[in-house]
Formats: sequence, structure tokens, C-alpha cells
Amino acid sequence: MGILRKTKNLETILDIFRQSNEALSANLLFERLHERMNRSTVYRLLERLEDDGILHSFASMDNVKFYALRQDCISSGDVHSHPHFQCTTCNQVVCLEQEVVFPTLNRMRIEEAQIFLKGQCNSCLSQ
Amino acid sequence: MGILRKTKNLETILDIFRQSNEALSANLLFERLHERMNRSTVYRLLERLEDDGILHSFASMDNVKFYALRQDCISSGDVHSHPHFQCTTCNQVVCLEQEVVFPTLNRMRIEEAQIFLKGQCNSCLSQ
DNA sequence: CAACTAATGCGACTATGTTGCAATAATAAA
DNA sequence: TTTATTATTGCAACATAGTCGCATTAGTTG
Repeated sequence: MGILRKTKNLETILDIFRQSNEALSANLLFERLHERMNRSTVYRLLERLEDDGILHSFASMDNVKFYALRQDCISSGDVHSHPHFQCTTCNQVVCLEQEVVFPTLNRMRIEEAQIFLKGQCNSCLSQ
Repeated sequence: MGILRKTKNLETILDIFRQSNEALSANLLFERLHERMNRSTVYRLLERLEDDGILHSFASMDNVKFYALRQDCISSGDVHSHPHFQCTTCNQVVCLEQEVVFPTLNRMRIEEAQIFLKGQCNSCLSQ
């Protein structure tokens, strides 16, 4: 049902996401909070923020659920998706801006699409 | 280091993959074996088959690791990948044949790419 | 400033996956 | 064929990611 009350924990988590454009897993977030918030609270807030459309989530290649602030999306009949990228050097996960549009493929109805890329980010490449 | 000995368990698992073109998670496989193989053996065999290039793996949207027989891949300088598809009705996961080629994106070195699609498969659509 | 109840912390639990170790079985050597 | 070697297996304990019920705490409303 989403968020009904503005709590300190909620603001703390939102601040962390707003301070960088990184995507974070529940555990990375938990670490950044120096474990000052209960683990289940972290999971519940992430879920609520996603229900409210403030965050969106996706699976990393290591099968970990990541969350990031939801950007405004183009809306059209086709399914679209922006890729997610993880740097193999610094491990940061970010949303890429380019939207990818999926046309209808051979007699399947595509409803959702996820693209995950791995490689080296700009700043790690230049070091 | 991959596979050194042809064991019954190994053949059993390979047979299951060969009998259908589905992708399976360790747990789905474990269920199909009617739990007649140890869970850790299943995980170890999947890992070895992947090391040997007989299977390949990818993450589903629910953060579960799936394995499927590796098809012959086009080889070129660009990173390429075939999409994986899960039907939201029958839950089957399959590899799609169309290869997607990723050109180099804005100053990042892409090394690996994963596309996961969800929707309705052909056979569920026509029922 | 009460009253209401969403949100929290806690602990126990589930699911997925990993590891060390002794027993077993596939393979190579005799 | 028999023996020796060691990869593979099963077992149990562990690790990590995530969920849930419940009593307590703390936003919010009147």
C-alpha cells in the first residue's frame, strides 16, 4: 500500500539514494547505515518505496536485488527499459540513461524487460 | 576445473537439460530429480558444467540463478548475448535465439550483457 | 495532548547457496 | 581382473538474502 507516514528511517534511506545516483542492494544500504537500522526495516522500506514508484528494482548478475531512484520514463505502447550497469572494478551499480525499446518478438507478449551490463566504468577506465 | 569423470549423476542432469530446451534453477532441477540427488551435488555439477562451457547461467528477475545448455555463439569483437524469457503464466524459462549485439556505449567498456524478458509465451497465449 | 494505528525492532524462520570431511565410486595402472 | 588413486558424493553445518508474527514505539489526526 506504500508509504503513509514520514519517518526518520524513511528520510534516512531516501537521503542516501538522493546523495548519489548509485543503485544499492538492501545489504549495501544496511552497511551504509552502519547497521543503525533494523535489517527488516530496510527491506520493508525498500519495498514500500518501490510500491510508491519512488524506487525501482532489478536483479544483478549475482542474483542480488538492487534498488535505485525511479527516473521519469517514456510512455508508449512498446515495452521499454533502461539498462543497468555494474563496474567490475569498483563494483558500483548505476542506471544508464538510454532507454531501450523492445518491439514485439516472435509471437510472445513481452511485458517486462531487464538489461544488465557489466564492464568498466568511465572513471575506472581512466585510472 | 570442470569435469573429469562421467558419473551417473552427471548423466542424469545432462539428460534432463537435453530432454527439453528449458532453463532450470538448481531447485527446479532438484525437484525434477525427486530429491534423489544431494542438493550440494546438484550445485557442484551445475558449476562444473558451466566451467566446461556445456551450460551457461543467468539471473532471473527474481534473483534466482538459472542454467541452460550453451548454444553455439557468434563470435566477434562486440559483446553479444541472447535474451532469456520467462512466461508469467507457465513460469517456464527459455533462451531466445536472436542474438543481441551491444555496441560500445558512452565511454564504458562493456564486457558482459544480460537481457531478461517476462511476458506470455506462444503456447500460453493460444490457450 | 489523547487516541489511533503505521512503522519499528526483535527473533524466528525460509530459501538459496557454500564448504569441510569422511565414504564411495570412476578411472588408470599393474 | 584386481588394485591403487583420487574425483565425486552425501552429510551436516554454515552463510547469505530475504520474510513474517508480534509486542512496542512513534507519527498523525482530531
